[in-house]
Amino acid sequence: MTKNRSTTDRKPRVDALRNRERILEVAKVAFTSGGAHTSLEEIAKQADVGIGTLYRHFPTRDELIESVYRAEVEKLATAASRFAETMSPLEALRAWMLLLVDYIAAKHIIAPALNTIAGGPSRLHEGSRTMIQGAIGELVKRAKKSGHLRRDLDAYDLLRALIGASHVGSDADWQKSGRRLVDILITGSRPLK
Amino acid sequence: MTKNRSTTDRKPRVDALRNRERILEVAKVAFTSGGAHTSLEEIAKQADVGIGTLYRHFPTRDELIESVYRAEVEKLATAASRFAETMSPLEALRAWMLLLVDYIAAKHIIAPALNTIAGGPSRLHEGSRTMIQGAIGELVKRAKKSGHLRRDLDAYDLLRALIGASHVGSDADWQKSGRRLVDILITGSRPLK
DNA sequence: AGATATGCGGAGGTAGCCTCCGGTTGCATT
DNA sequence: AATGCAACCGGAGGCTACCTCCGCATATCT
Repeated sequence: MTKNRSTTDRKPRVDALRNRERILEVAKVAFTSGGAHTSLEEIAKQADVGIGTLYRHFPTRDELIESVYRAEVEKLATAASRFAETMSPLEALRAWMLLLVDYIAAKHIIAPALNTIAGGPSRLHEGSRTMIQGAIGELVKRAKKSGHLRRDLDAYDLLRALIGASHVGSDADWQKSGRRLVDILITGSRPLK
Repeated sequence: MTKNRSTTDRKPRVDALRNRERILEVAKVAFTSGGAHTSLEEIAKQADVGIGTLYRHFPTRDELIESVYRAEVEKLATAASRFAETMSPLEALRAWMLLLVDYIAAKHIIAPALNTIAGGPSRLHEGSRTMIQGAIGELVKRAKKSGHLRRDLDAYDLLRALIGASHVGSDADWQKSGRRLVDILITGSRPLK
């Protein structure tokens, strides 16, 4: 009895895992191209899976989105600490915000996820939200402490501005717009001197 | 023959006008409380009108939203010119942005409309969009000319940041957050000196 | 009053959401 | 290898909302 055992747990069946993976894959493509509104039934069909299966794995639409983008979200979060270690406080914050813009723009992925993360209407799992909030929160806190940022700043405001702006008008050159916005936000966030 | 006449036009029937008005009234309440997702059939029912009637007056959901909020949008637009006449360029811009925040927050109305105006997924009538864009565009242009604003600023970016931030996380004190954001944006938009 | 353009409203076809459950299949045990 | 069972599959089906279409009603004009 080398395996763990509490009352009833086996390792998940391989077909279940396979299906889960396929769904995620298809969903990623679908969400990226077709927005977060794509029909779940369509996704199920493309993944060669019954609609029931999809719903078992991901009881809600949000849960599916969350899972699809979790990896990306984690990357963003870890990037924050990396930046914090290798850059000056203000630069780290700026770099992270630019990274966020790139993520939203270039890959055009993740936007719907972030959108819900920031506290949207359909309350996503706490995980991603706190992760992102933690990331920018830490950067801002650090920059404040070093005196490069006004102390009455709310990290959350920056986040909302960026995510919001990206969500609204997902036009072509949102990237340029995003970069300008980062610039403005950073400049406006410095101490009043 | 005092009346106009081209080939076939009467004045619109009074029942039609009455219905149209009732729909708008109900829709305003519904959208404000229930978000822009409220069932159109529900609105029709509450307005004591067949669903067909609703669709005849407002062929698309956007058209309904547009009509509901047109008055508010116009108020915002005219406020812009009023401010421009009575305040210094920068103050006028700030005032207008704060007004926008108030509109979105306090009345909690208009947000969904603006959201689409800013170029959202469901392309609204051009009217409101250009109206709002014109408003802030004029203010920004003026402030630039007077040297109170950096010249590489895009008015649209500000708009997107505000509208976006409001859309994301329509929590309680978005108003406070909005005001902070205005502050940051204005500060960050000043010339680099 | 009579003619007719104009508006009314709901039945009904379509699509997506989500649930439920009988049948199937991988996993552990013997 | 066979067996038992928990975990999983998948689609039928009920529901809601969307939007169209068209026969009926009625306001307006002459």
